[in-house]
Amino acid sequence: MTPDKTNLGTNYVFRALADPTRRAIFEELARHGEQTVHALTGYAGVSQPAVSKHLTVLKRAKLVRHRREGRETHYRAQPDALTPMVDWLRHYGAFWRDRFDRLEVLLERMDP
Amino acid sequence: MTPDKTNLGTNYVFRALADPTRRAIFEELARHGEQTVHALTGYAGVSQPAVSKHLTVLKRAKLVRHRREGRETHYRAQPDALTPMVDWLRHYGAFWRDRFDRLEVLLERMDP
DNA sequence: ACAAACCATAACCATATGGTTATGGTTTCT
DNA sequence: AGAAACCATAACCATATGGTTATGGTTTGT
Repeated sequence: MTPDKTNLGTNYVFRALADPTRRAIFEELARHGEQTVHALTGYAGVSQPAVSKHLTVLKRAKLVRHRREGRETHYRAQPDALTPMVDWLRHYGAFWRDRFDRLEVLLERMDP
Repeated sequence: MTPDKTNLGTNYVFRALADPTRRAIFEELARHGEQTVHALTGYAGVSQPAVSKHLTVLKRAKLVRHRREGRETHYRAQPDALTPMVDWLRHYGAFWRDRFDRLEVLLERMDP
């Protein structure tokens, strides 16, 4: 009846990627690899604290990991955290379901 | 340098699906087909005006279409509007890119 | 004709969100 | 040692967001 809204992990991923600045930060990390907060601040066009807060949200969704090195913190994308979103698309995007299903089968055949 | 946040279509889709109630409504429509606002209200667990507003947001993202029939409005999912999200995943989900690319190639071969 | 059902919009409210500047803690550089 | 760089958190602010109740316009049922 009333829908189940208790899937926090999935919710965190969708919410994290709903903001364009956060998406841009994730894209930058996915494309150009590990970056410091300082470097990301230069890229993102907002203040350093804003970037830090965005990174916290991405961290909560496990979309980024961080590594402290001296005074700087290096962040990198963790793209496998997108799995919940991919799964959601597979289940509810009827248009894509066939393609996904066929992908599953084909990949099974290719790597045993 | 500073990221491009002007891709409104993509942004609408991500924002629309960021809310769990909205996702639930879309899921319900995708699974069980066309529904009236009244039926969706019974399902969603929030008031009828709340459902109407959610449907407006989903409409803006082109994730649903509506059809007036007398005093009731029937909504149905428009899953191909998920394309921007699928494309985004293909580009920036490095973990998934290989699989998507292979899918493209394989589908090319299968239906000419 | 009247009442009821269906839906959208208005008006309103509390909280979440995304941004800022200020501050303080480490770490590095001179 | 002292200054500067890097980052996270605090404090604050304006707006967006998601919900509610109230209302009004159509359409349907009696």
